Amino acid sequence: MSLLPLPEPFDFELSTSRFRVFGVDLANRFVDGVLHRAVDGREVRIGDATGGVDVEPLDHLTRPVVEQLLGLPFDLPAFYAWTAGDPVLGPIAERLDGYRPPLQVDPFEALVTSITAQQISLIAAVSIRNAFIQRFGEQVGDAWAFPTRERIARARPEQLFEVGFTRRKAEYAVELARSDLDLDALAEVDDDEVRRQIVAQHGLGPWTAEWFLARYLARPTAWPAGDLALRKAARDLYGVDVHDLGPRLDPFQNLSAHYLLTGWLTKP
DNA sequence: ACCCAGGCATTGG
DNA sequence: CCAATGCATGGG
Repeated sequence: MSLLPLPEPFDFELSTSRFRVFGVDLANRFVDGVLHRAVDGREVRIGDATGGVDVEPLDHLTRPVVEQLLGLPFDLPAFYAWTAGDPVLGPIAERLDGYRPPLQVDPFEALVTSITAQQISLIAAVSIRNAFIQRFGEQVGDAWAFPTRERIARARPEQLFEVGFTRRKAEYAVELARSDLDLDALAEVDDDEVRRQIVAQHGLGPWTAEWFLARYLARPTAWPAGDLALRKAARDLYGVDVHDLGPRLDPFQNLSAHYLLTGWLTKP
């Protein structure tokens, strides 16, 4: 047992629910309450434990990945102090106490996952993503390593179409893999520069750029105003347009978006 | 058999 | 500058 301590509060079930609610996710696979994920060719298993999580194996390679997967970069106490004064987010934050939104671990995976999720339901998107993973990824224990950029650069768009991508999306993913965009460099530049570089790519628009800022880079004020579910949540919970709500949630737009979406999805 | 679902590019006014 | 259109899959 290798305990990775996590700051309280932390709710394992809640924080990992995203990996289950839209169907089986082969890249973040749950087996008997334990999350399985491929990290650099090895399988990592993450289970609930008192005072943190049980991580096997736990070393300098797996630790940062797990910290990202479990949303550690987010400052929950500061967020909760701020939501306490909000009539909508206050009660939601209390109900979702200990919810750390999972962060994406790899930039190429984040972008291709967004491409698969454009326009269609997340359940349909996960189904296509799983077929893609099985076709181009590697099985590692109970989990699957997401297809690498190098592998997709060698693929033909027609092969992605065969696993359920639209012909357009198949082009976008292969084009992205073959592009000269330096994905690691995006972590070093400011939000607007990230938006500019992502939107410049064929098939990647404002929605994809904003979720990349929010779910991969954990930028605090990322606000995916174009997101259909977030628009409905804003309208339903606040009675306002999502574009008017954004500034009101500054500087916690990112966490607010996650809490509004999860709060709305699991509305009692 | 429809219609919609956590977009985006393309085309045509 | 804005409106209309096509897209693959899964669930209602």
